[in-house]
Amino acid sequence: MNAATDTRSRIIAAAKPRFHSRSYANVGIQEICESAGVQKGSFYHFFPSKHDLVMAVIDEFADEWAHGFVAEAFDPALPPMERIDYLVDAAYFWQKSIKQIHGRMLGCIFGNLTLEVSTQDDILRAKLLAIFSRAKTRFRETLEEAVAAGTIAPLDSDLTAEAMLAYLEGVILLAKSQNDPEVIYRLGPAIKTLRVETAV
Amino acid sequence: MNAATDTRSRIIAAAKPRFHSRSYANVGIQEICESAGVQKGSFYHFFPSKHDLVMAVIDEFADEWAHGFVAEAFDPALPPMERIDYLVDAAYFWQKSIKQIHGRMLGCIFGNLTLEVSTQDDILRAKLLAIFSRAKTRFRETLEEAVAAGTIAPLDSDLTAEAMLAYLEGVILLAKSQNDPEVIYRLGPAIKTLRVETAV
DNA sequence: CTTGCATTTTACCGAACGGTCAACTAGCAT
DNA sequence: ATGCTAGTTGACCGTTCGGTAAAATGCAAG
Repeated sequence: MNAATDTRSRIIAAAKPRFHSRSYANVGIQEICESAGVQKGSFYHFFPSKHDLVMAVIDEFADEWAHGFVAEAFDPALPPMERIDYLVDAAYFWQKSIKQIHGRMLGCIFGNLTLEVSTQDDILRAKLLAIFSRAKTRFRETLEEAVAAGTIAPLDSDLTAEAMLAYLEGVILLAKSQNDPEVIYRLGPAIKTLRVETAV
Repeated sequence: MNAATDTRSRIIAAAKPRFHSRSYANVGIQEICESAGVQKGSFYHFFPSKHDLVMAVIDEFADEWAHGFVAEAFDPALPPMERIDYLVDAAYFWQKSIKQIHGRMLGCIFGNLTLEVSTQDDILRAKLLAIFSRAKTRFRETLEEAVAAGTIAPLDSDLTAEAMLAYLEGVILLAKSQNDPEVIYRLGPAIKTLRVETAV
């Protein structure tokens, strides 16, 4: 880890929790720089603009998830439908631990940013959409496997996957509005009752 | 409508579409004043702070919904489960017409604001929560009526109502991420497949 | 030893931010 | 007519915003 990459990653590390716990517009470059112990000129050496910083932050969050809870949840060794339970549980425990540390439920950074910036920045919207799209694929593959195994009745796996993702985001939104991760615990399991029939 | 209330409502009228289409932090008092043809000093005569303005804006949106689509959808003359269809349809058509006019899907102002500000302003969060809470009650009463009529099997009406609200918000979020109201059309109807069993 | 490049520092830009204030105006009740 | 008050005006506050530019520094290859 040379000095350059260290500075860059210190900036990202300072920005991550701030964008997550507040909002894109509410966090300034100056604050990030102070927290990272970096001068503003240095910041703009690594990031052409605030927009580019948040892109990098999104990438880091996405990687973190993809290699953490998501990889655990969508473990092929697990029975398909249990993977979905696992993912919902992971969301619950993650939000719960954040609340214990931070005092507040912060919700899903992708959902947060989507609602805040997607009318103002199509590049950001596309990036967030791609993340949702990948998540949907994981759900779809899981559902297809479950159908193939006879665990669940045939359904429109693509639409049902999208519905499940929507539900998960909605549950996290409601939980955030109550500042209470237990909402995820109560409502989460109903995700498996969602179903879109295959068109005839 | 005397001059005073006219100024006040012009401010709110200018603020509404801006908070809806962008975000709380991204819309400034100055811009609102210019658009409303009002001086800043006048603004602060009616609203002690930006926070108070957005509270009033939320109230207006809530009233608009309560007396518009929501009143139509939860019409006691309609069979219970059709009311839920109606509400989802209303959300779809509303977002669609916004997109036709504005070029973008703006989503649900309550969901948008919840994710943006609820970690930073507990009063705003409480207000938004109260709106969600009222919506949930409408869903719950509808479900209870459907159960009483034998239209659907018994279930935990409170939790299922909350799940349906979460799903609706999630669907609108995903639709916004795709800037495409058709997502609501495709995913919306699956709301009726959601169900939380009553605890034994 | 020098050249060249990546990085960092520092000072600065104009614009916008939310909010304040004192003076002024208009309408209405006494 | 006078006094009170709600409303309005426009100038102003300090701060922060995202972003820039130039000079200084460190370091490695030729």
